[in-house]
Amino acid sequence: MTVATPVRIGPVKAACSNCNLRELCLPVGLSPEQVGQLDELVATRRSVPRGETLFRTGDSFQSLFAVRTGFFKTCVSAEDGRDQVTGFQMSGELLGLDGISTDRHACDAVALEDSTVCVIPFHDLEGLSMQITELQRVFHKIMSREIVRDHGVMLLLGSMRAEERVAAFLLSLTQRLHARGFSRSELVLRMTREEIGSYLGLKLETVSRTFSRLQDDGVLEVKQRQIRIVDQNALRQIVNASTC
Amino acid sequence: MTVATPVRIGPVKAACSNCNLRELCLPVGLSPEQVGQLDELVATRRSVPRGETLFRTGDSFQSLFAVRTGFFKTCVSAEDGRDQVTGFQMSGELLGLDGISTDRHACDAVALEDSTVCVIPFHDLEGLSMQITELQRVFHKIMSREIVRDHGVMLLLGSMRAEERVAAFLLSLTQRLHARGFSRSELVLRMTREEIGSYLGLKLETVSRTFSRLQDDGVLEVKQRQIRIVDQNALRQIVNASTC
DNA sequence: GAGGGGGCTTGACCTGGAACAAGCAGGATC
DNA sequence: GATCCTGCTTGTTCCAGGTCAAGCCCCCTC
Repeated sequence: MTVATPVRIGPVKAACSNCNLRELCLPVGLSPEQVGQLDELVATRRSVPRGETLFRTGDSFQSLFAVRTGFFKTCVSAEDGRDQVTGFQMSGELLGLDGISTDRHACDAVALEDSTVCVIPFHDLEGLSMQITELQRVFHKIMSREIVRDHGVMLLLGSMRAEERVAAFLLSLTQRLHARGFSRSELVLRMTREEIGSYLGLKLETVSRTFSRLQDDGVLEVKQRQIRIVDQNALRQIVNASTC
Repeated sequence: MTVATPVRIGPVKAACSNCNLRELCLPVGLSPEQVGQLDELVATRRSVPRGETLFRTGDSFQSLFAVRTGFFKTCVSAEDGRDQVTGFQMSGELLGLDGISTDRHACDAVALEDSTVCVIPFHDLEGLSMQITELQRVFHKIMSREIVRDHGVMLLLGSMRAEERVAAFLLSLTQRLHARGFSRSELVLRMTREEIGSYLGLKLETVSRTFSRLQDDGVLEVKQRQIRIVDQNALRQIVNASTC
């Protein structure tokens, strides 16, 4: 229950106005003047080196964080130490929504590579969203989208087989990366097999075997964390295959 | 993509002010005057007979619904028809948060017994929450709580064994029922074994067998859908048992 | 109270993924 | 270039839970 104190790069002035993520992040759909108001609120950035936590379960909740650069995972843990990766976050995505409910964070957020985040004091965000209808709306949509995403993961965990889970995971990752200007067919995994396994409810060996099998079948090329999707349609078919 | 049109009992005047759920529902923590303002917004109720849907995936999203009486399940489905129960909702809980993100509902909500809901036009709720700080705060907390709950289910689906899942399910159900004045040790399941199984990522036979085993072990008494928890501590231990 | 049907239980068998184990690869450190 | 270490792959074995099948219970309808 320590307060997170990652390395800061000083209160660097953030500015949504000239951030190239403004089409993916909180400012989406706001007018230039409104984005200007956001600028005043999102005043600081924080740098989180690879492996460090941005916040931990039990930390007091003050702010949301928008990933600016880098890559995060969030995980929850049971009393007995087992833990579960609940998501991977990339640039433009918000971290910390879990903390609103009890004013304490309910998961750990860990940087999987050197990252920077914009700090969004939540109290101020609530204040500003009482003045800017569109901001309130965007924020509600973001929270709702997280709920819908979680339901999708529940579907995956509750009813898909290992190969389907891995295929769905790769498709979702590449789709999100593509929205950020990356290739639709090549990606570099930022997380270990074990983290993928935790997210997908599989053991790391199963993830590894599944990658190997998909490679043998000519669907993927896997070289460590470099993945090339050779046959995207095959991946899609695997996900939809209702062999039941 | 039909618009949901369940049986209505006419625009019955709802009133949060004298609803006995106001400590569990949206009005939690609001002053009497503020609850009065909510009354104007939450103008109608709707009756949903057992087995009918309140809304379906793809329906246009207009309103949130607060369960007044009865019991619901929500489920998402993959293209291939497989579906996954994502939650069970009882009195005082909100339905429809998934719809905010795209203005279309992203799941089906089905009444598991004859139920009534209060209709909360979302546009109006957003409007009012720009005037009442506390309402905005309560609403954000409710959405966040749903996210935290979903993460808990992901932990359950991703890393627990059948017996642990069933034990966790029963504990969570009784705890919520207890908050509504029901017994902590006796409950009547509103859902089938198959629906429980879908929620927990198990087959109905496994749910049934697990109930039987827990009964043999003296932890539960199971008589169809009547469940009595004989040894709550044993249930807790099953959930926490880190046999890994 | 006969008949039917949905939901539940139980048994027998099978299998996908877990567990365990061994070895490999690539990057960091010296 | 040797070493270590972490992460990855691959083989083997095992078992929890899935699958299939049969029968029961309870409620509903006629």
